[in-house]
Amino acid sequence: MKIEQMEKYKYIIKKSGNMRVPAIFYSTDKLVSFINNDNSLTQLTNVATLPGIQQYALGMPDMHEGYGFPIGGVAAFDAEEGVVSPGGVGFDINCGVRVIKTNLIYKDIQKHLNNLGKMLYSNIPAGLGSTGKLKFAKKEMRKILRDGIDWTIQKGFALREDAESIEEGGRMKNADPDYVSDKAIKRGKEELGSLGAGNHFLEVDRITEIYDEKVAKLFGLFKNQIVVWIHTGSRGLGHQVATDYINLMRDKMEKFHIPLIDRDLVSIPIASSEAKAYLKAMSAAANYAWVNRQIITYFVRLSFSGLLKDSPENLGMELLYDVAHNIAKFEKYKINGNERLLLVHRKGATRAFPPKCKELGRKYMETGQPVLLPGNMKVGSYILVGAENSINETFGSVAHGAGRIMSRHKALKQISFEGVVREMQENKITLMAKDKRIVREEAPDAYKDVDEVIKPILYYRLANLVAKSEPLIVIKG
DNA sequence: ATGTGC
Repeated sequence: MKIEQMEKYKYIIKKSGNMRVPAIFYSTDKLVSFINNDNSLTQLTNVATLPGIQQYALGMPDMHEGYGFPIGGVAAFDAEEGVVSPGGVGFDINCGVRVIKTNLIYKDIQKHLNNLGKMLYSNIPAGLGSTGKLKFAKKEMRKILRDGIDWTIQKGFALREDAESIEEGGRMKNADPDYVSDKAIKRGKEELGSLGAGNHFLEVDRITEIYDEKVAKLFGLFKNQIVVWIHTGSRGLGHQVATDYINLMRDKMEKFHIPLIDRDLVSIPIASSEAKAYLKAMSAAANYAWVNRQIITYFVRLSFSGLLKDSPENLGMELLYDVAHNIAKFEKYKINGNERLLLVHRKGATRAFPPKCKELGRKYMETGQPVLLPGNMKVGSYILVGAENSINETFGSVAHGAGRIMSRHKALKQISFEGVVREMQENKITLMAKDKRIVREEAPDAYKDVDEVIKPILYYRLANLVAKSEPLIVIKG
């Protein structure tokens, strides 16, 4: 496979063989070798062969190997002639990140940190197979899947304002629980309000750097501020939806004359009834993920409130934003001068819409949307704002995190639990984790350098830096 | 990512 460097931070694999478009990926001198070391570029060129793909198959700077599609991959398909691919969404449908603000500074909670960690760890179950504090009947589940955040507002888990700070308002309107299997619903009904495992986390952080005073002020961010990060998705429910539809679609591909070049790269025409069914189920799972992050938010607010003996409102615990980074959505883009409706797949990629996008609603129309980009459990995360070039260059997308540098297997071979604990202690970060193995798999060294990852994003003005956030408490599955 | 698989 011939990789050519196009520009400082941009690489291309030109169209050849069955590729319908080139594969373009954003990277740096330091990162490019890691990308070339796994199967992600082959996966990206495979994506480039799919019917109806527009312009290019894109890799974000955090790209690494995934299931069928690379993680950190973006691909847009014509709504009429293109395909939908569950692998291009990911197993964890609407895995995403949200940040809750406070009006507290470090010294307000310094002496409470230990208790706060314990309280959060007990209120928000983490780990493989973890179940939430609340259980819901199947009938309620159907409402959750259909209404997403609207359901949480009705039930008192969300403030009305929360919905304005969530991508899509926290509700995909074409969601239909009828297309979600009983098995998926059964798996999901006990897991709402739980964190799960893998790279999912809950962090209490401190804002250590403000890069853009003006935007930070509009976002309500300031130096030394305490903020809470939540990274999780649709748990077993989304996983089951993905499994159900991948199996169903794989059997149908022959009927649509789409070659299965990779067993995991299943895709079928958007216009087909099977694709429509998947999109309704995917949307329902996306709604479930938003409800999951919202119920966790409810317990975060409750924990702070109980400990500091003040209401969440008085503590300024507003939602900054909630972004999805595993999802497919219909959006309009100009292709060769004509506006076309595309189905944009973001798999381990975050939307980064600039100002004036009508999807952003009143709250972020003038600034552009907050972009939440976690680094690792030691160095922390960045908050950016979507910028003008993302629309023309990346279908309004950027990286979703630092991206793995080591496979889970390699991390287990090279990294010890004690080593990570020491590293965290040296940085005065409280680490609370359910599983030692996952701590090793998710160790800071298992991830790329997030400062490298954001270089292409900033250079091409896909998003601009607003603030840096560093961990005080880390809760892992 | 996931009751690490039929």
